[in-house]
Amino acid sequence: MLTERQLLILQVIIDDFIESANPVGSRAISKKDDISLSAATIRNVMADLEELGYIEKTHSSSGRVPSEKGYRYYVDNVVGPHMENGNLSIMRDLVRDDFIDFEKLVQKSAEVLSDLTNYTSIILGPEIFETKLKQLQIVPLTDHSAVAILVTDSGHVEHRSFTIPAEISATDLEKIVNILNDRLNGISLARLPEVITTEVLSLMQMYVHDFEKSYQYLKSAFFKEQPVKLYIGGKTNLLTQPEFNDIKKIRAFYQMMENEDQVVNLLKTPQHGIKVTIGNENKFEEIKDFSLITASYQFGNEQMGTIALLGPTRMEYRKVITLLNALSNEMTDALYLWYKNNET
Amino acid sequence: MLTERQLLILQVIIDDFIESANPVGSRAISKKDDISLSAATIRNVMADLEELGYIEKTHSSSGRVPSEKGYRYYVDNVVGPHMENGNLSIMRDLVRDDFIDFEKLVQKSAEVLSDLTNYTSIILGPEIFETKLKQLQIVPLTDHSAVAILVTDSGHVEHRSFTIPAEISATDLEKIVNILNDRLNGISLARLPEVITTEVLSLMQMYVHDFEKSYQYLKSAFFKEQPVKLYIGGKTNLLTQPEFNDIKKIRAFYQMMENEDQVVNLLKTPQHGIKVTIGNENKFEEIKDFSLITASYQFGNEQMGTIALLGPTRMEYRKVITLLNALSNEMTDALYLWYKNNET
DNA sequence: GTTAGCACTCTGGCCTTCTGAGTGCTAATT
DNA sequence: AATTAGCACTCAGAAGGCCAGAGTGCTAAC
Repeated sequence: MLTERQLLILQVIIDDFIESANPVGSRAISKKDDISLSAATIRNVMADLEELGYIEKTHSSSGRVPSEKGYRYYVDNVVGPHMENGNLSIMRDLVRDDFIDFEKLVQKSAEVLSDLTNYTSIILGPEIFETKLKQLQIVPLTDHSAVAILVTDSGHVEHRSFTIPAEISATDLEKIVNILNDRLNGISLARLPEVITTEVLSLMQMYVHDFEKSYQYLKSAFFKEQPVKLYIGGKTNLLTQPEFNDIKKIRAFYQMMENEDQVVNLLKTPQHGIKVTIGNENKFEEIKDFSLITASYQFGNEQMGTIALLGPTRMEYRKVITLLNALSNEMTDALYLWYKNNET
Repeated sequence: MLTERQLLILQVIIDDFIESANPVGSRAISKKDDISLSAATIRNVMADLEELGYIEKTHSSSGRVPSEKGYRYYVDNVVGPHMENGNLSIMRDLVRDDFIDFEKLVQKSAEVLSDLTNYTSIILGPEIFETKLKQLQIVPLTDHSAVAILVTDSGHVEHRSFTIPAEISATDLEKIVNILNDRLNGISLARLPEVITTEVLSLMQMYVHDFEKSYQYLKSAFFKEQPVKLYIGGKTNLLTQPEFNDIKKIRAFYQMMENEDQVVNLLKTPQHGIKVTIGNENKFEEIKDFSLITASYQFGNEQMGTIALLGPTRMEYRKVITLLNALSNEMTDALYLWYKNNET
């Protein structure tokens, strides 16, 4: 447990370093308004803090820099407990204004977030499997090709082009669509394959010629793995950070960000609420000197998606955490309202 | 006009520099297999070439580097006339395999192209205004919101969510959709607004209550400016180029690439076929030491889209030009076939 | 016309020096 | 006993000097 004085000095060091990116020395600290101690005294405190592992030197006669342990302490004990709801209004306006199209909202949020913070924002879109089928449509283009369209109750639209095998006639296709629409309305996307196999298959068998073939085609058209929606905003923001001056780092970072699977993997967390991952706490080597703050937004009790900000370990934790918290709350609220409206 | 010897030396310099990125000296040239002249002779030729403006020194006692004029000459007189159709098979397989979904094809092409060349590829998707409306659909989600879906004969799907104003009833909405589908089928997207105003408006007036309001809403839902589809592949490839060692350059470049409008603007060219833009020939300051090779692909006589590769001025022009040429031909062919099939 | 030879130039790597910021410790002060 | 002033010491990074190497231009010989 830190003494009050130690905590004060630690805070000052972290705040100063977050702002300036330079190691902070005893003299500079003693000059701050809320410090009335001499540099020498502060040196003693700093020696203690270093021994405890909260700060470090970059070389034997340099000023101090917060260690990861230091940031962790700061996040857990300083910013965590005193979370204000600042910036709520911006987020609220954003979410309320644009809610009709969920995907666009998510995308725009990513942009706003990265503009506001100057870090890189990553948003994992809603898992559409949790939403329900509203309508299914097949539009023939030519004799042998068509596009299948699937609309969910959240206003999401998926489409796939596919070839119609010669064995399936236009009337058969129409019948199939009718059957599907009749039976599948309101079924969650996750359950679609199951329901098709148990209920629809037998129906098709009765009405449709060569149903087996049709079934195969439908399946391949709709039940391929759904791509995860991933939005990244302000990828270039990090370039302005002073710690990003090494070309090798830049390369490693961008190479990693190009790999969608890896980014998704990074964000996926079972945890609700805000989660802060500092430096080496991160999964991947490439971002071992970054910090990642994730917040999830919900749809009922199901987790739906994740919002995250990625920046240097020297990150404005207070600001970022407040912001993400506000946005995730707003999004959860908006989703709840939407859901309710949909029920009626 | 260059003498044969001068041309030979120029070629060697350019080829060597493209490969090594280092200024090339007389001694190195004289050692090449296809050169049987001494370094001193070559120095004389080089002095001539420099006087003519085709090569430059980086400092008074350095080797020579091609100037932009040099690259231009090389492209126009060396690679242009002797274009082989190499790599055709890769491109053909790519295009043929995947043609069903045009957008995915374009996206994948961008990837393949950047992988194959290690430069950044940019593809401007097909201008969907040239294609024709196949079907229009409105799917109501709740009492006051719906999603409008528009399918073109090329299999492209656009969708927009919108709010239904209280004044418009469900039956009216249905009527409107019926009218629209009836009248608009086969009309090119570009002509939609016009046809709606001249033909459909009067019909709506007859059948639909409060048609004016409905009309406004439809218009806003469908005839907003269509976003241009832009695919960029291998953004990080350029990081591996040695000329990209200056952080400022990197920043300027990425900042520019984030601005979609600017990128689109860069690619838009009235010209058919292959176009090479070297260094300062480019529109924007940010890429004044890059080269851009663009190729357009067609749909009938209408230009549809553009494929481009962006790399350092020290670019493998021969390879890139051959590749782009092949791909653009394949895409034009594929589009032609598709179009024909659609007619029948 | 071509080539060998030589003096000259410039870059980039390496070493040294020097300054300024910052520390740790000791002794004096409150 | 806690705080502070004073001082010697350390280290990074900037500035300058010093080469070696690659390359050139020019002259004179082939």
